[in-house]
Amino acid sequence: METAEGATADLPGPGADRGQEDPGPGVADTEVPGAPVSRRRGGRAATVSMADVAKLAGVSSQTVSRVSNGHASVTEETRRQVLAAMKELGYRPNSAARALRRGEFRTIGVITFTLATTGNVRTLEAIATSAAREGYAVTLLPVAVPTQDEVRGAFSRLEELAVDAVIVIMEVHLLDAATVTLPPHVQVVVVDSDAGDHYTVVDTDQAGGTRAAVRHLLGLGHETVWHLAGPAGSFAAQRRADAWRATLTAAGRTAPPLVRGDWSAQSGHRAGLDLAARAECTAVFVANDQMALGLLRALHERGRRVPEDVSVIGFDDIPEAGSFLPPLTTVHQDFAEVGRLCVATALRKMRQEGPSCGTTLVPTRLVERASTAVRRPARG
Amino acid sequence: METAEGATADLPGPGADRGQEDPGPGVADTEVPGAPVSRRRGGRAATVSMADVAKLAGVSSQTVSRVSNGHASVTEETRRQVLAAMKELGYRPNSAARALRRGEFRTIGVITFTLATTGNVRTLEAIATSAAREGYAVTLLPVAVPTQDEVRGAFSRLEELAVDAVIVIMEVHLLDAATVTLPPHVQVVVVDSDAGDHYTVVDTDQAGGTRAAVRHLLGLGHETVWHLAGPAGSFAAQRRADAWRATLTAAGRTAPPLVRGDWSAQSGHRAGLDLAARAECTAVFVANDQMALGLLRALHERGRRVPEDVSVIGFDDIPEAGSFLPPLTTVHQDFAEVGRLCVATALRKMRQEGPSCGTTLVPTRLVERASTAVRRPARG
DNA sequence: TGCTGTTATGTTTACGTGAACATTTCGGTG
DNA sequence: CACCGAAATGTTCACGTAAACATAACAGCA
Repeated sequence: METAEGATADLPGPGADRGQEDPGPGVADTEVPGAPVSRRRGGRAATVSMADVAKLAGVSSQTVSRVSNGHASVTEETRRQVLAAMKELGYRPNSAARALRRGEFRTIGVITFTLATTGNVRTLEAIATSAAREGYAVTLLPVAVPTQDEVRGAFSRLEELAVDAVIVIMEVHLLDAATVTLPPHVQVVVVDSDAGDHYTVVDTDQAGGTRAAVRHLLGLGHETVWHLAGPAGSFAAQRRADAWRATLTAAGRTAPPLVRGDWSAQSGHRAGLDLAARAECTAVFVANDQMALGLLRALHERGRRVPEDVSVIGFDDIPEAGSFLPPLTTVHQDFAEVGRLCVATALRKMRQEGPSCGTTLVPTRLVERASTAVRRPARG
Repeated sequence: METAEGATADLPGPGADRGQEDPGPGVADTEVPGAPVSRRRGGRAATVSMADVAKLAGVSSQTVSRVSNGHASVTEETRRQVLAAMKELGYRPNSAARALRRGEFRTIGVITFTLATTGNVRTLEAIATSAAREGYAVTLLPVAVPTQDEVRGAFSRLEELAVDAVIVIMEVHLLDAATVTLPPHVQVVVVDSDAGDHYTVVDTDQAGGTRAAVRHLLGLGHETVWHLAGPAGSFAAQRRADAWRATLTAAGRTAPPLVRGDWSAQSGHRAGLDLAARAECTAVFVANDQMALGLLRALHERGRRVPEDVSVIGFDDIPEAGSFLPPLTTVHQDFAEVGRLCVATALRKMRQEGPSCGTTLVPTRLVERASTAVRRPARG
């Protein structure tokens, strides 16, 4: 299994790449068409530079640069020759030199606390996809513990990092207070925050989603709606709780005491055991789907049927939500759109086009499944 | 909400960073201590280079470089002066120039298909954390659709990318066949693959985990164990299915027909409806927890009680597994360790120390919860 | 034919860093 | 006191790219 042989880790299929035209400028294959399979030197492979390509193509390196960047005013003939030379030598632009020369890295940094919550992950994925489409790379900056020290650490790592913009997926109050400084001209976009007056913020319309959920439950005849909230530190949790209370108040109902979890299914289960004991609780709006999962189990364990005895609505619409027992009615978040907007906003800010602060909200959608029902007349 | 004012997006707290010594060399604050708050020029901010620091400190830029890199043979006195100058000017090493000069990027690329499966996400998170600890950044390369074209696309994007090594979290057969070429001297480490003879592979001990699960069920008195497998394209799924069959055979049992899902809870639900109809099915080993979730719901819907009528074991031990109905017995994967090993292996390969191929397996652990029980005598 | 304007290409240079080599300084020694 | 060697610091240069500034080639036109 362990061969001591010093072969490089190149991919197989050395000669199989004929006939496939490279899509963009500056992209070419590594393999020298006719060369034998092993041709790597002992140490690190030599880097092919524009000068090498220029020499082979019989042009100046500036012309190679022009071809590589798709500039106009290069004869079709010349361009062909240069591309051929690139391919033959396996030329690959050196991004470090490019970044040095251009003064930009074409990279976006993403600072995120945990990847344990679906929302963060989905947003990250969407950011990565959008960024790739725009020709930007995404660098991940994990923060192990959401303390200010850790956040400050991430930002100081960031200082040495090659990024043009930063997207922060995190409660920003950790950021506000942290005495962090950013490299000049690095732009920031923030998700999950109410810091719209200081930063550019992109977020799901927490309030709108919450209103839809609460109103739906009231519309089903429930006297009031209980709320299982997320942790106190989260702005998203805060916003959902505020909107829940405001919606009830606006409808002339009394808000029952707020129950708090920490986003985890376990905390949902604990809260559920508590709520199951209260016969007056017939409708619960849970701040995320994972807690709703735990809540459903607790209600089941205590013999409270969903949706006959208790209606439950979650938030997020994670892929598994439709497979819960029963399938969960929940507020769908469009994470893909959030990610897309983050990238678009960051790029706009880099081009000095967008405003330096302000909030963009992404609408939600209530997905009705089987965990909500019309309220039955009082039990027993 | 949208202010047109052209202020920069700098972080607040301009003067609050006094008295905090910078931890390493080359790190300094942005703010000029006595300067007023607004001092950014219209366009992009001027970059402070080593030469600027050198001039202020009254030394050569080479000395600044030495201080920045912690080299010896710099007087304590000189070092102090340089550090002070760095701080005053807000010097920040230019990573592009560094990369160009040093020939390495201190960056690891991670190619991954989807972030929808817990395993990939957890592995990615561990990779990012380990890499950060080693002073490496992580660049994310999402592949939208796992087709060879897409994979090839990711690799060609990679060609322009500033990475020293690549970790692939994906079934590698897509990679083997794709006629991709890598930049020279970029190292590859692969997760979820059986390509150990071509690549360096780090993976969970799928076979070991499966054996433990199947034997546990047999030990509970079940005649045989059914298997709900992952999609045909996945090596992990393949390995689990193979080990399931082998373990049954070794125990002298007959393997029932294999049922296939696609990792999703929905597919687990579909398969569960099917299995629920077969009275002889009393034990199911499910290839991941998400499908197990769907399966549990299907069994419940069809009145088959878990674990009284049917025992179920999952694979992964996702955080929610303990909150399933009933809490799921499952095979725990140590994703953190997988990620750590990926980074360690990649770095070792970059230093030409490790072998060029071979497989490293990370052991699993069976977590017993409430979805398995001793087999009851035949029903009815 | 000579002039002008446009287009294709070449030459020079700087981006910020850090290795290699050169120089200075200084305490110690014959 | 001349000299040596080590330590501290300075100078030169190249990394690969691309902007800025030449220059050459050539078509259109008076």
